[in-house]
Amino acid sequence: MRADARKNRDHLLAVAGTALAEQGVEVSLRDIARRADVGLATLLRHFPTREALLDALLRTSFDEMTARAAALETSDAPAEALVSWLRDCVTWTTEYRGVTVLMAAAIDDTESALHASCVALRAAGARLLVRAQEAGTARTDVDGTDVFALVAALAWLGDQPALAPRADHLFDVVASALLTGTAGGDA
Amino acid sequence: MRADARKNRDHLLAVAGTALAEQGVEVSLRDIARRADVGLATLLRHFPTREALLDALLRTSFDEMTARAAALETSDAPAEALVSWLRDCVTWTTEYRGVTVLMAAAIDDTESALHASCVALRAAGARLLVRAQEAGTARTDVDGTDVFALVAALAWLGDQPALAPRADHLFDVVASALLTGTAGGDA
DNA sequence: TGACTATCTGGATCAGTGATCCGTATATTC
DNA sequence: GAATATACGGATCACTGATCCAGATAGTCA
Repeated sequence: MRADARKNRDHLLAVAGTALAEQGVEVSLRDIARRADVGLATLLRHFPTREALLDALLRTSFDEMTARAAALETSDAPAEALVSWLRDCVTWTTEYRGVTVLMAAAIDDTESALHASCVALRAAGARLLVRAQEAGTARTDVDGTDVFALVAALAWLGDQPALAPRADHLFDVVASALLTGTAGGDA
Repeated sequence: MRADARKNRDHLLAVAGTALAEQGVEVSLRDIARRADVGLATLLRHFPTREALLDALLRTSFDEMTARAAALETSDAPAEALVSWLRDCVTWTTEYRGVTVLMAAAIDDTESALHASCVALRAAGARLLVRAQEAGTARTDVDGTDVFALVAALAWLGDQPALAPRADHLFDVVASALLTGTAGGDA
């Protein structure tokens, strides 16, 4: 890649990161290009779709979440490991308003730039789930996709201003449903 | 209202209903106007915002859900009544792809045309919840807004093609968390 | 050092969105 | 039948992302 191209690409990523944090995933691409002092065409050549841009921005973050799950696989408290990781996932997505919708779409769309990362994330969660199930501390009628869906739904809640204040509490409610031995009881 | 205006309004509503069912809540307003053989300005005069149009389309449906809750308030199995009604709510929203997002936004936005309907729906659910709590069959650390949020999240799942197949099952999982005495156990 | 070429750039343009303006057409009233 | 209040919709605006292509430039080779 030519040096000027590389420089533009890096600068675009930096600006896009700021814009994403400020305005969420639906931020105008033209705005990003403007703020980076670059033509819209240049932004779109480096990142042909919004998802490609997000993939470049979030790839590291995705990998980190997956790695964190791997590290927890050896925990001797698999249920706690699972719940803790799931909570981290929900918290993580709140930093990127709106990304949940794209993830939900990407998990089944092999064309999406985010597909591979999403599948890896689901697999990582599934492994934690299986360990908890084998320990008898997680219900056995759910699988990795179910857990992915629940996390996505809770993350979506966090994106809705009116419902976000309840997201943490509702995470606990849902988590209690995933685990066995904690009953569906009160606080 | 002038007779021709009334006719246009009714016709627009009919066309919009079809378009909504076909393409979801993000359907192009220009498309609706075209299919109704009417100018875009005419559609927008009758329904100044997309939400106003949806309100006109869904008002009856909203009222029906609220009424159904009221009817269930005298049930002698409050927990079953609550869960049954919540399931109906989720099923209902799946008919209008995307409406969940607008409802989540409208619940806290007094300017929204959908606000009143959403608040009524939440209140109706809250009454069913309280009855189940008083009977000792629902956990007491959740309130009407929590339940509204959970229903919204589950309805959102039903809108995501990749996750929709799990929506029914996950409803059961979440419902089990709301109730006491059913433990968080397996199927 | 200078020229050549492959690469990169961004203004201009296109089709799409919802919003708004305002001259024209028409239903209603007297 | 004439007057008027009302409704209509084409035209336009600002915005979105996508695409094209003439011009600018970085890297290379003589």
